[in-house]
Amino acid sequence: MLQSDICVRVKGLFMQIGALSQRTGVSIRMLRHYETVGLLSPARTASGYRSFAADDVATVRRIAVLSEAGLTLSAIRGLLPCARGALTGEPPCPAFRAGVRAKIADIDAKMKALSESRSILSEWA
DNA sequence: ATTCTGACA
DNA sequence: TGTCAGAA
Repeated sequence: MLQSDICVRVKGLFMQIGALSQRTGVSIRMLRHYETVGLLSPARTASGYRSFAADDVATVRRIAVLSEAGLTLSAIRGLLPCARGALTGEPPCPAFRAGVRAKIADIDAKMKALSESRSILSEWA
C-alpha cells in the first residue's frame, strides 16, 4: 500500500483497478483491455499499479453504454471525446451525432445484406 | 491483499 | 472474456 493509495481512500482522487471495476461493474479484465486499445490511459504508481482518476468512472460508464449499443472499441475510441451526452442525456456534440449516424448507416447496410441473403436462402428452405 | 503480464485445456 | 501462473 503506497501513500498515493491512501489518497484514494481519503479523497477519492485516484483508485486502483479493483475499485474502478466495482464502481462501474466492468471486469478488471476488460478495464485492462480498454487501456490496451487506447480507451483509457491510467497513470502508474511506483509499483506499476494502474492509478485511475475519479472521472474515469464516468468514462468507463460511457464506454460501457456505447459498447452495449454494439459499437466496436475502435469506433468508441473515436466518439468517446465528444460522447458526454451519451450518459447524461444532455445535448451530444455534432461530431458525436455524425459518428452515430455513420454507425446507423452501416447497420442499415448490414440489414439490407442480411435481408437479401435471407431472401435467396428462403427459396430453398 | 492486490495487481501485473502473458498465455490458453 | 475468463482464468491460471509466477512475480512484485
